[in-house]
Amino acid sequence: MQTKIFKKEKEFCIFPTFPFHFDGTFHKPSHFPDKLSTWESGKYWQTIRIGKKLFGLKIENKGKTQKPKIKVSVFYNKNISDKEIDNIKREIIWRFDLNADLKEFNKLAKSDKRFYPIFKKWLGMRNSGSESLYELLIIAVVLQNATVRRTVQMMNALLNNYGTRLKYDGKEIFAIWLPEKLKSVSEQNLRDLKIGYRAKFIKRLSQDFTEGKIDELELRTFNQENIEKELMKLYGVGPETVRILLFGVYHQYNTFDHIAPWQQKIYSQLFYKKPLVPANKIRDDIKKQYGKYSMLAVHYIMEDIFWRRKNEKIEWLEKEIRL
DNA sequence: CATCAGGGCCCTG
DNA sequence: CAGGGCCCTGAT
Repeated sequence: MQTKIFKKEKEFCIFPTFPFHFDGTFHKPSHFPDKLSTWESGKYWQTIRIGKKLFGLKIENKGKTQKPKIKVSVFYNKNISDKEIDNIKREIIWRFDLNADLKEFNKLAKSDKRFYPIFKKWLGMRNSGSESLYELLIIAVVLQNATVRRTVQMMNALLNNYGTRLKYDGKEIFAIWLPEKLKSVSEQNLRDLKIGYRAKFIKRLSQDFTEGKIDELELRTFNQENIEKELMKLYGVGPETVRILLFGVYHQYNTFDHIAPWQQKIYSQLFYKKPLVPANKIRDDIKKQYGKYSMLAVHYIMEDIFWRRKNEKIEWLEKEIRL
């Protein structure tokens, strides 16, 4: 593993659309624990790549719900250009959906008698995806057919071997490797990290990205159907991985068509207080109520329960998480 | 000790 | 379009 230390620093500010919820946007307690970011209330750290260059980010809350403002500190090694600063700013705005217009969604939330308290509590939260397309793809692949513990194991093994450890601002944050780094790595090398059949996926996906067979930025200009079509072409990408990518990387709020078994159990409890409701029923009910904001609405409710889990013990949830 | 399903997807028939 | 196989692990 490579270690880098960045000491130089440049700052700028971003003014998200209002209302805005900083902690809800920059910390997602439902995600498995990884070494790719750190959060404390009002502060957030992660690395970012612009082209092939790596930077360290520190993002701080400097505003209020109705008057949002965030301060970004960029840590770098030798130099940084104005263009790179611009790109970092653009990328942060995109990844954390800071320009989102959620007026319509908030209106819908207000008419929801049952869950309005939750929507109100997280008013202004965004469905952020802190990673690039390639990076989230890697994460989605290690999520496949695995429990949380195993996912963490696989991710750490990969990071320890091919990732970069970046030290800045008193933190140690990891960065996922560039796809081309795996060029000289054989499928067997990857298998030795106990990632199983996923080795083949990661090898082939990395090759496709290296060869430029898919363009993350270009896909941002496509409509949902076409983004989905392009993503489905990727080896190892099926309905669940596509859903993760459409929602996480491309901020499509209505991606509630595929429900994995573990999600089905949690949704059953959240929406029906029952152990297991048929996935089709859940899907139809949610889509009927929240329409084009189906996945976003569920995201709010899902994150809320995982935030609650930090302070209180929720028996049925502990059972379903299965470390 | 053995067996099995899991925070999916590919491939075959 | 259904179903078997895939890697590894912890649970049973």
